[in-house]
Amino acid sequence: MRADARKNRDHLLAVAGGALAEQGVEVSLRDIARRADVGLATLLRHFPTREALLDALLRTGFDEMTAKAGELETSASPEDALVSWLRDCVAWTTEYRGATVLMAAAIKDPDSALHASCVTLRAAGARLLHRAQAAGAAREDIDGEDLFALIAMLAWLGDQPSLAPRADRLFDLVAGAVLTGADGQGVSPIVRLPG
Amino acid sequence: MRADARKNRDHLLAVAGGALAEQGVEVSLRDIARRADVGLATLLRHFPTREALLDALLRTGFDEMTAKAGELETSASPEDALVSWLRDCVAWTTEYRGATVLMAAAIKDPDSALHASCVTLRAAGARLLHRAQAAGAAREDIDGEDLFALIAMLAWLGDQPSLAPRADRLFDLVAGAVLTGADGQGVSPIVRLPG
DNA sequence: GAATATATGGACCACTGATCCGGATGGCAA
DNA sequence: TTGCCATCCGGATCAGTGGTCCATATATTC
Repeated sequence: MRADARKNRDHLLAVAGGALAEQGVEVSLRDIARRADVGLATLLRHFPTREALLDALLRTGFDEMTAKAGELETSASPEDALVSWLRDCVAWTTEYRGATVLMAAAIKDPDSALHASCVTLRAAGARLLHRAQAAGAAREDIDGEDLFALIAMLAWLGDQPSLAPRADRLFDLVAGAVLTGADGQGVSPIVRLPG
Repeated sequence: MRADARKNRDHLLAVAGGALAEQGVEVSLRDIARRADVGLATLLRHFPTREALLDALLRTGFDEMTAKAGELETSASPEDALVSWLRDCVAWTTEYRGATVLMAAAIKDPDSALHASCVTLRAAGARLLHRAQAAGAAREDIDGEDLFALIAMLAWLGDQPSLAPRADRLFDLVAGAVLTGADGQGVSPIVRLPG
């Protein structure tokens, strides 16, 4: 890549990061280009789709979350590791308003720029979950996909201004339902409730 | 209202309902107008904003859900009533792809066309929750706002094609966490989990 | 310094929601 | 039935969006 192109790319990423933080994931691409003193075409050449731009912006966070899962696998109890990672994951996703729905869409679309990152993240979570299950700390009847859905759901909650105040408490409610309790006595399986 | 205006309005509602069901809440208004053989301006005069159109479309469902809550208050056990209503509520909301986020936004925005309907719905849910709590069937440490958030969260899950397959099971997981269990033995309060 | 490969951004496209206003039409009063 | 007026309609238009094209400008290489 030519030097001027590299400079433009980096500058665009910086500007886009700021714009994303303050306006959410639906920020106008033209706006980002304007703020970076660059033509829209230039932005779109470096990042052909909004997803590609987001992928570049979120990649660091994705890697951090995946790495964190790896660390926790040895540095904390299975239960603490799982809960701590879940909390961090939800908090991180919530930082980028609207990113949750893109991630949810990306994980089943192999063509999405975010696909690989999402799959990796889900796998990292699944490992923590399996470890907790093996230790009897988490219920047996959920898997990595369930966990990913729960994370997405809770992150979405934090995205909605009217619901966000409840997000922390409801995280604890849901996380508590995933764990089997400190005494390891187990929980009843998910039952098909009446109605 | 003049007869031709009424006819156009009704026709628009019918067409919009179909379009909404198959394309989700972000369907192009121009498209709806075209399919109804009507100018875009006509659609926008009858329904000045997308929200106003949705309000007209969802109003029936809102009323049904509110009415259903009233019926269940006397026709079913507190626990069954709550769970059954929750399930119906989530299922109904999921029918309109994307409506969840609009409802979440509307409940804290008094100017929204959907505001009143959302508040009424939340109140109906709160009554069912309080009844279940009084009967010892539901945990005491959540309120109507929590319940509304949970409904929105679960309905959103059903909206996401990649997560929808898990929505039913996770509904049971979450609903199970709200209930105290068939034996009425109570559940531990929501605890601030480590991490 | 010249030649070449590459990056750039303004002009353009189709689309979106929204507004305006001249003209068509329904409904009522004579 | 006729005639009038308030009401309603929808094409034209506007600013905005993401996306594409290509003549131009610039970095890099020889």
